[in-house]
Amino acid sequence: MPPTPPEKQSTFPSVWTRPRPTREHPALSRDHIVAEALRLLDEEGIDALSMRRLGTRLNAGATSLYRHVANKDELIELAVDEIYGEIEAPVHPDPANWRTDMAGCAHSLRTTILRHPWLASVLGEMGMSYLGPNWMRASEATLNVLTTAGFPTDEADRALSTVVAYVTGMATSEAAWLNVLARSGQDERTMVEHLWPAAEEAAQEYPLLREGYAEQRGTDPRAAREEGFQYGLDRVLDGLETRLK
Amino acid sequence: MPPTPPEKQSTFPSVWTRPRPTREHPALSRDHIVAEALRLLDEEGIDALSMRRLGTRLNAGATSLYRHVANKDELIELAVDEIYGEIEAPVHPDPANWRTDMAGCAHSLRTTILRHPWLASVLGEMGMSYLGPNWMRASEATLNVLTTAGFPTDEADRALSTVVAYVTGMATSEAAWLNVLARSGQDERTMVEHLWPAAEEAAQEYPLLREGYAEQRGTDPRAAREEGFQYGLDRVLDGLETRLK
DNA sequence: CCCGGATGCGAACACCGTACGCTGGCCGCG
DNA sequence: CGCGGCCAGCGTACGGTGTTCGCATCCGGG
Repeated sequence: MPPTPPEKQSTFPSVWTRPRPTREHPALSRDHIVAEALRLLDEEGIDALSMRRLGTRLNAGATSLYRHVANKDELIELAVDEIYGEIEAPVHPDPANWRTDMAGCAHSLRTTILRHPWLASVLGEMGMSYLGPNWMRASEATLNVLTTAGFPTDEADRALSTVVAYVTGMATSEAAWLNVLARSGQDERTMVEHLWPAAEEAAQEYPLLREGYAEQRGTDPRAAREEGFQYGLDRVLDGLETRLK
Repeated sequence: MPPTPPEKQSTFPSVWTRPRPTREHPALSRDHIVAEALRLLDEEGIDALSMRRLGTRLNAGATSLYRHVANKDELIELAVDEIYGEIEAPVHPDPANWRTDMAGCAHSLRTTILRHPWLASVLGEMGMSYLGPNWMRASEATLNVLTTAGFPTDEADRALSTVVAYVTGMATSEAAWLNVLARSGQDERTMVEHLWPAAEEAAQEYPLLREGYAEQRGTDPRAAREEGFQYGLDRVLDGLETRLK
């Protein structure tokens, strides 16, 4: 009888089966951990992220992670700022085109959130880790768009907050919907169709809501989301434009 | 030696110590459960809400709650819509004053969220339970403000979404900050003062951010939040106003 | 070569949400 | 009045969670 293969037999107390303790390829590191956490989050959502699952995915024990990360919360904060690294903002903004520049930042933030819908689940518990390097970089760049457009520095701050609040508010509710969608495993179109009776039932006594629902019936929900976001963004930018006289 | 008091000795197998099974005052009901859950949430935040703790607070076993509520998630959804009942919206809006009416709705939504900061933690996981009766009532009333102001029905929907997105986005980040604050137990003023060095350190390479920070230094943070919200709200309403020509 | 700090990890603790089956009181029907 | 069924409440149990602690082992530097 051949000996059992030496793979993963470390619990069997024999010198011969003891695994060669050569470091697995790259060992464990904070960046490695965050990267794998992101992969897990994107694939299966926030509920799937547990220290144990993350550990096994890294061929490591759950508690080993604590050598590189203080908390699960800290881990998530790191992951979030990593995501913020995807936000694009113009380096040399054009004062004449500040609206399109700002619109670009806003769309970039929105698509970033929608690309990682689990973000919405944690935004409310962290503010948005305003001190992470990637968030600060994006903020500075967007602030630059506003100041070169002519906003005084203190007002540029508030204008940025306004846009960010609108975008995160909108994207958060969209992402929550995407989360529900992902859990149901259905197509957005069919999911809406399935939900329709309940919505109409609930809106029975509310004529304005009912009318709004009825008008949306049959349209592509994804396109409607996109268009709704654009509408609100245009209004916010309109409102800011009035301040530049 | 006197007998042990008959209170809560049901596990001791004696006829004499068995508690009189008279129904405690009101028994258990869904409304009762939701009300107590709200009390717990407001006092100690979202992390403190567990079925076991809620059960003991109601002098009941944890699993008894499941007779009246399907899930912890459903319980939270009920609690959230209960809170939405606090939102105020004018019943007979004045078309000439639609801006102040909308501003009132917006402020009411914001203060509602800030009064229950745990709301921010769950908004991202539920969209916002758009089908709850209280939310629908508030939506209908606010939609009424917009349509009587002159918005066509389909645009009123999008305008409402815009305002709601801005307010929830702003209030969410404020509430997250309040949550951090509550956990630290510190005063907002002193907490800001403590955080300052880290913020300035992090903003080292970002002149615009640094300048913005510097200008805020020493001001009352609560008033600044209030004023920042008002600024953005004014911009959003400005943007909507352009659509009424 | 050896030692000390860094690193991984197994076991343990205190919780969590919830499925299941029992008990005992209540209500309506015979 | 008696009784049978219904159902609220609950004890137990299962499989999971984040995190602490102490031990084993490895690696780099004197």
